[in-house]
Amino acid sequence: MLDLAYVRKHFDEVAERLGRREPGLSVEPLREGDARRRELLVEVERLKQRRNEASRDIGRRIKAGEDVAGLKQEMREVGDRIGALEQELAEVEQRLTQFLETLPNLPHATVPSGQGEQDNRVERSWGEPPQYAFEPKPHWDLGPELGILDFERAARMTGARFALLIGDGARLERALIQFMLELHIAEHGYTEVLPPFMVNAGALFGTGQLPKFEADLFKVQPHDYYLVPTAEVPVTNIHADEILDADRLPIGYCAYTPCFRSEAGSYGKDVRGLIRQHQFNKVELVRFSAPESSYDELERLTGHAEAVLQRLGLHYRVVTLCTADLSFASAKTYDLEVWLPAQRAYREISSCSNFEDFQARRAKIRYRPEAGAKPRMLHTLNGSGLAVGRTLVALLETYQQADGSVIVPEALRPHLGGQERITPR
RNA sequence: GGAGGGGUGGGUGAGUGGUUGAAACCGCCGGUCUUGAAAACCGGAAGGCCGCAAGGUCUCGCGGGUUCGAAUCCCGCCCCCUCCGCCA
Repeated sequence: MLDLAYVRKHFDEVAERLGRREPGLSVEPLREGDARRRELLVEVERLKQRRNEASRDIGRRIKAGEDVAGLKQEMREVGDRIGALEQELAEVEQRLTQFLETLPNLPHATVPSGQGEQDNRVERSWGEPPQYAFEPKPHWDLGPELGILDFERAARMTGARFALLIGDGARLERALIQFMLELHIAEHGYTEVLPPFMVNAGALFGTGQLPKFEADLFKVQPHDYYLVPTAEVPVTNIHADEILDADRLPIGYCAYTPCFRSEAGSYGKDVRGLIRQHQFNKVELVRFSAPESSYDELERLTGHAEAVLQRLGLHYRVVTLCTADLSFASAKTYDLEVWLPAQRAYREISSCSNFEDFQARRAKIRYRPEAGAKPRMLHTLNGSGLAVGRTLVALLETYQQADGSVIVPEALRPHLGGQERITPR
């Protein structure tokens, strides 16, 4: 959520920056609503002051044995007036915040303007696309042929966009999770957390999924809980409603969770394979930072995610998302795109974002710059480190051999009991 | 699911419908003392909103009600604890 006080002071700048994301997005309702709100507030508070003073006076007079009937009657009338004004104030405030909550974050100055994927800016790449003396197979053929991946049985027990991993497939997925977590806690300084896989509406509001994107979520009835669409939600909310001491920052948490997404509106897109599932595993990195250093933290976080791909020897590139591709709450996002040999394409495998104080304001996450100072909103960041299912896809396709087997990259072998190769069973 | 108890400031914990935004203690910050520290003593310190400021206003789990006035009374909801039932 944007800071209303900031919008008020920098109205044209805010309009211009929002316009970079969504041409024609008007912030005019804020100007009117804000002015009316302050008008009403001043009047209500003036009347309340009067009533508070009179009430104290009534107490004193009663003790002194004086008659207060007239004053009481007068205050009853003031009370009615306050009630009427407060009702209007509540309506104005509701309209104001409801509108404010629908506005996306302001893009950072370094975010390129654009209309879509084609306008994302490639920053760098690592490694080279591997070459094959044979036609590389897509993972949706490789996996079933190896007997480690089964879409048909998953569809039978659940439905479309679910997968069943078997044998070395299940073990490989688990090894990847273990490998990623160990890397982040042992070498990158993260604290591991294992959060609930369901959250309430308040947590989802805090990170920005609600109220606008309810259709993307799985709701658990009759409890009004939601399955987590990403660990970002529970982990960012760890410090909701808290005021942290500055010397605790930056804080880094990493978490493994399954993620659940309804993928409403993505019909016909990526229907084959593991790329787009209703349930997938992810290791998530979340950082809490002082505002001054959050863009340094974004570079650091992105590097932590990149390290996973480098250790696994997977070719990838880093792109800065343009304004059109930026998610609702993000001020700046780097996507890591891994190379998928069979599809001859780069596919997103990690998304690293700085939300600045957008989520912090919604979730009320603050810090105290120094002892005795006023609390300030801190900055939140997160990034996948990495999407596990997509990593499995990249491994299978990248390390496939002519005989249909798949070599296990060296970094992963300790987590697979030393196994070097996956062969058909 | 049933029965009972409870939610007050960073923590523990008082609080009679009327200068109680809130005692006390612990912790924290500043000062005095000290070579330095500890101890002792003195002082300071909740958060939001409106305002240049002075100041005002709101907040004692959340929402509503009674009243001139609610942390205190009433109603609903949420959460925590104990016991019973069920269960990994």
